[in-house]
Amino acid sequence: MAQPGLKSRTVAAAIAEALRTDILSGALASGAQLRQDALAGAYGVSRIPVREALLALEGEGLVQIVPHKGAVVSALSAAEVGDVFDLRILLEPRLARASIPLLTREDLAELDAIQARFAEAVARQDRALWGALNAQLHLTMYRRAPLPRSLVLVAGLLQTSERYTRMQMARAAADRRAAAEHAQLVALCRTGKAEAAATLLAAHIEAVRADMLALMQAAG
Amino acid sequence: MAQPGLKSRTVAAAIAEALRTDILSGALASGAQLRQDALAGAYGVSRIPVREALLALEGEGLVQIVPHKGAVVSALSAAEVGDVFDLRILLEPRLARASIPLLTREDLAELDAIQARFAEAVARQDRALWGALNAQLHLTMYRRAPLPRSLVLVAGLLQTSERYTRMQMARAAADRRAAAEHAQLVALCRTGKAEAAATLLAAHIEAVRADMLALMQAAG
DNA sequence: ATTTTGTATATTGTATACAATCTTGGAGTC
DNA sequence: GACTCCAAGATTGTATACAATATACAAAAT
Repeated sequence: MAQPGLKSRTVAAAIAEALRTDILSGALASGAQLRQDALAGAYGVSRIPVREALLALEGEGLVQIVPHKGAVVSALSAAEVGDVFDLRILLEPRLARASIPLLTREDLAELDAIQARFAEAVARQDRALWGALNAQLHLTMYRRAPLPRSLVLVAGLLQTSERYTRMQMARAAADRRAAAEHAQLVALCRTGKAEAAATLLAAHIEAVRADMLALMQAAG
Repeated sequence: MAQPGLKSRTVAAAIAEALRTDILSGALASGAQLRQDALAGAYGVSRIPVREALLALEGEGLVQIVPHKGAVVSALSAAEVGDVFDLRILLEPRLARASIPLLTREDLAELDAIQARFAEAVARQDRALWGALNAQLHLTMYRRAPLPRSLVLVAGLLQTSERYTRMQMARAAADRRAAAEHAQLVALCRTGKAEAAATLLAAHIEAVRADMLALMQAAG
């Protein structure tokens, strides 16, 4: 998700990356106030790069900035979570169909690698890693689709999902099924069965969505 | 598109609004370099709010920022334009179905007003206004859909379209048809025929898309 | 007691100043 | 002539300082 080799080219980007990680991992909960001075102090920088990081995160929808009031980690309503998954069901199979026939040998190798690390993360119950790898796997599958805007939008949807799949992964049953489906998806990519992959994908996302909403219902 | 009653609550927001208008109207062409100092001088402010405005616009996809190199008005490839219209065809009918049954009397009155101003703009060949009103009309139709993320995404797609519909409107034939279709859409909204509106909408966007791509082919 | 109002404090927004990075042009080398 | 290298200028990135706005709490008024 973050290509800039672990140390960013700019302080603002580094702060943004750190905050993004903390929000996606849940270390910063929805509704948390993000004080510029506090963040600047914590990272040992001035408020300027902090402000720019917050601006960038607002663009990604991770925080909400109210003029003269400050930044807050954005919260999603149940309606929005449902909408996000509906959109994924609408858009991801389309990307799969457009991309899978164009995947290279290198892409397939990368998918294998991600899938392996994914399975490992599932086994170790490492939920933070799980979310990142899940998004990475999906995006790598779609990488070759000549649909640049769709890719950007789906990347955003996956990032939003990432914040919520963490709770979902509390369920041992669900994570096992997800891992199995991912393995099937990679196999279908390898054999070039784009249509079958698209169909499975829709079912896959639908299953995650159902789990998620049930869990949100239960947990409030 | 810009609720903040014409004078923004913050300098950065005002700069962003001004730049956005210039980009959407074509006053700032794709690929144009945006120098912080020059903008700061032109607006009589320091570079800080200019930087923050650019950050915001990057989040909207209107400019692209390269670290230590600066901001450039983003250009769209033919592939991306096609993708944007495909996405609109995919998403807008869905929003229409979800929203139209929930439209209030006030919403319908607003649609009438926008439609009237729209027809006027078409008659006067005012293309800058045309684009803004087109986006406003569509978004007002979808306003009541309980699909917050979809609304955000479609707003972005409409904004992108806005930059390109301006050239399309050079064609007298196309703009007349668009105006007529808009009138039909508003009528269908009033009578609550959501399904018919969704169908017409798909055809409407498809027609605009075809015109657009033909024009891009011709103009390069 | 409730509301209002004012003031002190906290927090964000912007300007100025400085540091880091990139670009440009020419001198020198092969 | 093409290339490398280096220095000066241009441009962006960040820190510090100040201004504007919002928040919290106490005093005053009804």
